[in-house]
Amino acid sequence: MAGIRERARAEVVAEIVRLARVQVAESGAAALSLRAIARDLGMVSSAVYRYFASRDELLTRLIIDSYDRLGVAAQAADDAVRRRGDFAARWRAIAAGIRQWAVDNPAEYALLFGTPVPGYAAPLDTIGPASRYTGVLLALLADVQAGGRVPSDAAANLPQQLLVDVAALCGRLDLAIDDDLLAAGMVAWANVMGAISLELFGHLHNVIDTPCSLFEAVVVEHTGRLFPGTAAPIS
Amino acid sequence: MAGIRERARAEVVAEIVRLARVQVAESGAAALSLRAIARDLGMVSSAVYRYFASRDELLTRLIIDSYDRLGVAAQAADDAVRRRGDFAARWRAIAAGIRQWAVDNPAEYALLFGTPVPGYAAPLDTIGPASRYTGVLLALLADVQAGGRVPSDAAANLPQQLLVDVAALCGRLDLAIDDDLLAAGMVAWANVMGAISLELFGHLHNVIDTPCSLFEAVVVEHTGRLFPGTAAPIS
DNA sequence: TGTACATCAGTGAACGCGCGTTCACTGATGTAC
DNA sequence: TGTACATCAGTGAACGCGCGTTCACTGATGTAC
Repeated sequence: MAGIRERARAEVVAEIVRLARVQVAESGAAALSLRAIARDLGMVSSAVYRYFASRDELLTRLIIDSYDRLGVAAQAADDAVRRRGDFAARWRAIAAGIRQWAVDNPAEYALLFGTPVPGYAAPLDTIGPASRYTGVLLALLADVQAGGRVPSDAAANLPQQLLVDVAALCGRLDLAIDDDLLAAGMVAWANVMGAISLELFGHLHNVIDTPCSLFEAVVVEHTGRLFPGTAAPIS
Repeated sequence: MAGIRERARAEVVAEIVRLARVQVAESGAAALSLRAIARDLGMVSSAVYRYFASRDELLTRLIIDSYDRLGVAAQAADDAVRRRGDFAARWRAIAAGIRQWAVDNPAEYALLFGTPVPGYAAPLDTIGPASRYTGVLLALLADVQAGGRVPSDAAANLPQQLLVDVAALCGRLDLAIDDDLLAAGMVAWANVMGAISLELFGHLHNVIDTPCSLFEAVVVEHTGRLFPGTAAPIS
C-alpha cells in the first residue's frame, strides 16, 4: 500500500499543472505565478514548493506537457486517415490537426512557439517532447520513402546549403528519407507553422477574413510538391 | 524661440524611447519598466509621467517605432535594386531585408510578431505603421500588375475562400492587383514571416544548421510562382 | 497487534524585491504687458 | 527693458500591490520492529 501517499501526491501535482495551464490560458505564460496557483488550490504559497522546486520547474513541466499534447493531436489526426497510402490526405490531416490544436489552445501554442518567456531558458528535458509532433511528419515522409517514391524535381530550386543541412540532420536522426524529400518537407513544415503563428498572433486581422483559407492555401501548395501525382485541390 | 523647451522635451522623449528599446532588447517587452527607465535616465520614477501617461503608452510608441523601422528597412531593400523591372530580384531583396532587420533586432521583432504582451491591447494607432512594411510588398505587386503581367495558373490550386477574402481586401484598400496575384503574394508573405519566426524563436536549433538556407528556400519557392518566367535559382 | 519512530504535507511568518501610479511641492524657464 | 505671472520639468514621499523563495513549525500518515 505504498501507493496511497504517492497517489495523493500525484493528484495534487496534476491539479497544480491543471491550474497552471488555466492561468497560462487566461493571462499568458509570463504571468504564471506560484502564489496565484497556491491561492486557487486553497493552500499557502510555500506549500507548492513541496511539489515543484521553482517556478521555472513548473514552467518546464507545462512546456513538456504542451508539446506532448500537440504531439498526441498530430498523431491522432494522422491515425484518423483510413487509407494509409494516401499520403496527401495524411499530410493535410496532420497539418490541420496541428492548426486545430493551436486554435483550441492558443496560449499553449504561444508558450511553445511565441516569444521565449523572459528569463527562462528551456532545459534539455524539453527537446524530446518537442520532437514528438515533428516525428509524426517525419514518419509520414518515411512512409512515402518506403512506398517507393519517384524522385521528383522537388529539390531543383532548393539552396545547396539547405540540402547540406538536411543531409546532416538525416545522419543525426538516422532517417531513411531522401535529402530532397526531407528538405521539401522541412519547408512545408516551416510554412505551416508560420501560417498558424501569423493567424494566432493576430497578424491576419483586417487582412484575411477567414484565416483558415490562407492556411489551406499553404497546405495545398505543398501537397503537390511533396506528393506529386496525388495533389488535388481542396473544395 | 518657443522651440527651446519643446526641443529639450523632444530630446528627453527620444532618450526615453531609446532606453526603452535597449531594455526590450535585453529583457523582452514584458519586462519593460518605467521605473527602470527613470533610473537609467537619472530621474525619479514619477518624472517619466511628464512624457508618457502610462506604461502602455510607451509600449505603443515602441511598437509604432519598430513597425516604422521595419518598414524603412523593407523599403530600403527594395530601393537598393537598380533594375526596377526585375521583380523577382526586388522580391528577394525585400524578403531578405525584412529577415535581416529581424535578425538584427530580434527583441523588436518579437515585440511585433511574437506573443502579444499580456494585458496589453494594441490601440488603433498601430494599424497604420503596421501596414508600412506590407505596403512595400503591395507596391511591388502593383508594379508587377502595371507591367502587364500574364495571368498565370498561380491561383489554380488556391482555396475559393481565400480568393473571396483577397477580393474583399482588394476592395477595402483600393488596390489595382489581380485577385490571384494578391492571393499568391499573401501566401508568400505568410511563408516568409513564418520562416523568420521559426528561426528567431529558436525552433530551428538542432534542426537546420544554417537557418538562412531554409529562409532562402522559402523565398525562392515563391519567386517562381509570383514572377513566372523570371525565376532563377539562387546560388 | 501494538508501539516507537521516520516521513512528509501543509502552515504561517518573514525577507527582500520591484512594480505602476498619484500627489503636493519647488524652482527654473518662458510669456505678456 | 523690466517686472508679474503662467507654465511646466523634476522631486520626494507615499499607496497598494504582487511576486519568488526560505525556514522553523505542527500534525497526520505511513513504516519497522
